[in-house]
Amino acid sequence: MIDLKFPDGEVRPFENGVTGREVAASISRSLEKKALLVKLDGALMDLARPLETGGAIEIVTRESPEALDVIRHDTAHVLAEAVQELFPGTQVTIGPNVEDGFYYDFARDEPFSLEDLPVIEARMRQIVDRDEPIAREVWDRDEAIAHFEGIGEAYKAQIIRDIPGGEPISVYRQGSWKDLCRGPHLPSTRHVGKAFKLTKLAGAYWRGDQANAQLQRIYGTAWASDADLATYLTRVEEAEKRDHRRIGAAMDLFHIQEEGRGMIFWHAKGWTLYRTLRNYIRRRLEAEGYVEVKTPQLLDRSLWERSGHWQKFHDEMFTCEMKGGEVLALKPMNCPGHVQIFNHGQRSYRELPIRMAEFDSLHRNESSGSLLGVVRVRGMAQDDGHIFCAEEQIEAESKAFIDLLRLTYADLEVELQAVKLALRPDQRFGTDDEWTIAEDTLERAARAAGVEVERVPGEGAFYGPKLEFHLRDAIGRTWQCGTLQLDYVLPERLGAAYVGEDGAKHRPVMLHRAILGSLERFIGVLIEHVAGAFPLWLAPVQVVVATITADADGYAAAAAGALRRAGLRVETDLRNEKVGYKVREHSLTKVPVIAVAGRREAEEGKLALRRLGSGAQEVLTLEEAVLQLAAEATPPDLR
RNA sequence: GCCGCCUUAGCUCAGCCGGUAGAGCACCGCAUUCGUAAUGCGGGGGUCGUCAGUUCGAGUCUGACAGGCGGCGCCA
Repeated sequence: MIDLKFPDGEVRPFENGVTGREVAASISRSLEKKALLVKLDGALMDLARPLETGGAIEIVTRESPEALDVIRHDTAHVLAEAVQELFPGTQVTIGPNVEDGFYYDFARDEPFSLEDLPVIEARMRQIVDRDEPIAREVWDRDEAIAHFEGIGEAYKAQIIRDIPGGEPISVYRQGSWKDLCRGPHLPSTRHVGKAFKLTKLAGAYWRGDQANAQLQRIYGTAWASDADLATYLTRVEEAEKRDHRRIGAAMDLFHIQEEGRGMIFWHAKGWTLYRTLRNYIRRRLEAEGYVEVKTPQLLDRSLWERSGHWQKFHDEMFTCEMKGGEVLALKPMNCPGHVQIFNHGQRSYRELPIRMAEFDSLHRNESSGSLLGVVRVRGMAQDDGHIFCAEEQIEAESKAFIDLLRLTYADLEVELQAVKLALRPDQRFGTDDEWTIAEDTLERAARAAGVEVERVPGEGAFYGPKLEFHLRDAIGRTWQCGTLQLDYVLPERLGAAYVGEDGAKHRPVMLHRAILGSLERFIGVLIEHVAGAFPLWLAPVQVVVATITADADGYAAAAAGALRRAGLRVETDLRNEKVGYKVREHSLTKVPVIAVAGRREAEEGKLALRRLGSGAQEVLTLEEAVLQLAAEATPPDLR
């Protein structure tokens, strides 16, 4: 006998080997019908699986959040079955869940086309209607390998070979179709339901390695109900509407053209936004004791060799070869340059920490397939900075940085979602001891600043571990922008030193840090976050003074002048158009304030203000409007 | 870089089985001066991504290349 403890606290004895379905049936007929899986001490299991140990039990129904993961995974299995029925000879590989859905990777010589998707979907619905029972079997490893090889499933056989010795090899039977899978699964294909949709096709490498064969990936989304699916699909549409490339064009912020792939042409409005953001972060840094410097764009190859960048990144560096054979490289980052400034002359421990900032442009020859709007580019600038400090200053400096980052994100109305600690990568400089110290120090510093960190193996930079700051945007997507990297290696390689209290030479530690990261990228993220509707202080055009009739032209121009003298970015719209037309146009380009000047306002010296997103009007005297808007448009750090 | 898809006016897109290009918006002009998300009429604008090929004839079919999009990989 085993004891099962139910969520309401009741403990009841059951026969050893009782199944989840029988447990559900013992409670009620309706629960038996609704049951999809059981959870025993937190582990999900098939309903038909005999329970051999007691513990806390829970019957999982379609409404439980855990059920959704299994529904998605089973939808992937139904997809695989449908594909193998429709396209004999296609091999299955893996089909895991991803956010909002799943994918399945197939090996097939002929590519799938978009037109295949509805056909596959139709077959999937048939498989759901067939209500094929899904049953778990445990196979002998060698037999399993032989079976899958026998039916031409080389990838599956490979997966089985790589399963650690002690683990059981479970094969799920779905009607007459079989797939290797850890499970758990739903009782039958009917429970998958029909709230799914195949969404896109893509190439993907076997095991994510470029050296391996390329497989064909089919992506899909699946939900517990049609309503959830519909909600998801509208969310996707919403995200498309926020696309910074679309909004950037509509607002006349920037463009990119063939001759400069990954290089941004910032138009006047976009550059205003860029400068406003940069000025803001510049003030924040100055207030924290940073000094700003400017280092050369082109530097000799030998410096990059000494720093180590040449060895690891020269394929991604833009270089120019001079007549005498001299090779110069366009800087992909500022750190070696900053070390040169640090090294110029004798440094004393009294000067530390030195916080050095730079906003100069950087160039990286990113692979063509990775370029994306202003979010992934070849030419950009960062709110870059390097803190040269003594080892005992690391923790305080790190904490101060994290505090500043939080303040900045609060000002920009973005939410810090997670902090990850990227640990030593395979290809790296420095000793293991140095790495251990660096990783632990960074983690301790983060804790001191009161943030939880999640350790991510292998993701660090070649010279040191990094803290990555991930932010969450208005529609729930996350982006990595800020970073703090601890580096013992570059100061060593580039010979940085200071004279300590003891009169001896010491190695400084370098903290590489950025709050916004690439300004280009951050602006792209910000555009999508606010859907183009920037807070007043950031908006490239803050106010449009729009007339109703030509009688008010003179007054409108004077009013605009008064607003401009108060520091606001103002345009006038004196065109021979109806106000409704003007309101519509400026609303579509996300101008935060439309100040209407009709005959009435002109006579009374007033403005009728209309805020983006609201139809309400607020009539103020010109003086009041100037004061109020100027106050509102003050950047958050100056308020 | 790799896989798939796409490329027609400034933008969004139509163009059937090959017969030599069309809409809406935008732009320009004229009229209208009209109070909060599109005033009316008229006009200009395209060597259909590029280069080859098939054909009497190519926006339409084939190939290569370029660029874009979606993924994968990469991201100091």
